[in-house]
Amino acid sequence: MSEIRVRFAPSPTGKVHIGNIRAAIYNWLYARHTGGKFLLRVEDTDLERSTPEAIQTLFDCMEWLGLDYDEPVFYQTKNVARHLAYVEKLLADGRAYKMEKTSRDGKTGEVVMFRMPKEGVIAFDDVVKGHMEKKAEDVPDFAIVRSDGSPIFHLANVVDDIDQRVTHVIRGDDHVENTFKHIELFKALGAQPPVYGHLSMIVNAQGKPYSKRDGAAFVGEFREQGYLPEALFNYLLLLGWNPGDEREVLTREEMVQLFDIEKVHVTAAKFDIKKLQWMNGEYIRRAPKETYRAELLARLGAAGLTVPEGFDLDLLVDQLQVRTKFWNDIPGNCSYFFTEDYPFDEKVVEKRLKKPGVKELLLDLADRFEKLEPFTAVAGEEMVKGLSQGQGMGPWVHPIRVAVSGRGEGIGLFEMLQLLGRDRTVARLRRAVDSAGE
RNA sequence: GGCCCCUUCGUCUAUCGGCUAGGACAUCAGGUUCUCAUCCUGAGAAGAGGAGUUCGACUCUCCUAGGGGCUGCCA
Repeated sequence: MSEIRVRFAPSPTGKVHIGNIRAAIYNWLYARHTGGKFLLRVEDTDLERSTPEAIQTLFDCMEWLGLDYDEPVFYQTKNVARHLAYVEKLLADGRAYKMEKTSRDGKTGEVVMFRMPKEGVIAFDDVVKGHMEKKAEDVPDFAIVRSDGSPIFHLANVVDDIDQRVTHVIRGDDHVENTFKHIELFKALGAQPPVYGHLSMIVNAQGKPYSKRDGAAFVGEFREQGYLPEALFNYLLLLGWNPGDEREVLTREEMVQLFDIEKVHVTAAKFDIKKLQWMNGEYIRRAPKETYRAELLARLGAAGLTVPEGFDLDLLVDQLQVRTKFWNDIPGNCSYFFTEDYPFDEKVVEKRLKKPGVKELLLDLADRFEKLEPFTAVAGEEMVKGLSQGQGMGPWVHPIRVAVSGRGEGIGLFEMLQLLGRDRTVARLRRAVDSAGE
């Protein structure tokens, strides 16, 4: 059997929809699993939308997700001469004919129509949907060249697949009906039709195709929101396929090894952002410390925050990694370590600081921390434990946390204090007294 | 309207005739704990409906209902 060749053939619009990229993921996995080739074809015939920027966006998305391709990018516009050459053949063979036609938007002119068979059945075995067949009479002739002489999708798509020697076409469910047309085109062009596999759609809670109205729908949006490409990849893969056991979080190697196009589900899958969010957190928690550390530094840098000399980054990573859901959360969750201009959550200030006795408490604690030796998380905890006399550290811990970080939650308090250091801890405790009640 | 496809917990799914229907997310309740998060334990939660085939149907067949796709000089 000859080499398996699959392709991802999007038309660049500046945004890459998750349903579309899932098709790319499945194609990529199929190629990697079978040792075949994964090709990228840019169907850039819509000159209005297929700008260099839109094409670059497509490349960026693919690179971000780690979808590498094995041959140079194939541009559909570069193959127009071939498309049209095939039309001549079809015309000569009587498989196509010219016809005066009026388009939906009122244009009238001469187009080239492809002649479908008028009897018999057209059938194919879809690797995901199973056997499909349709009476030829139910598939009408269709246009393949516009009145302006430009090739139409069906023609261009099929000719390009022939030229790229594509063996398996794995694409969206919305192309199922086209397949009956395409198979006849392949045959009329003297080529063997590829094997087809049609992927169900990703739908919203109402069961309608998932669109931007339903939330983040484009790859770029997930990236901007701090999702990990690995998490999005894994989640999208699971939306319609599973390894057959109870594993869900898979390494790329496992995916490649286990992926089976025949086990891809026929039914539409509802997009569940909650599960993606969970998976993203899962990937962040599982990430190597060095990865987290690098991301932390990058995110802080991007937020204009600098890490002072001698700051115990490892401790911060230990504490923060498990609490991070999105990369974007990082600066907000730890900015108070790197600037004195950190925000105070008014609600918790109200609850924890503006209470009778808190002022005295904070001043007392400031004095005690000033003298604490050594100034470490362990020592700090010992001290507060001693003060609480086994009654629970809550009354001490909460005001301190709010005073030094401005927030009601976050990393372990004593680790927080150690990271801040004695001077800043004491200063912040005293400063917070101003907003504390009597 | 016509043609095609689909139907297991709220969601993603396991099951390829033997099921006390399993897992994950979400939800709820506990535990750990200085908060939050993590982690651990537990709970509730499903086979669209109806016929048939069979010793036995979630699994096979048919019908009904519901949902989706397509029906362009868009891709």
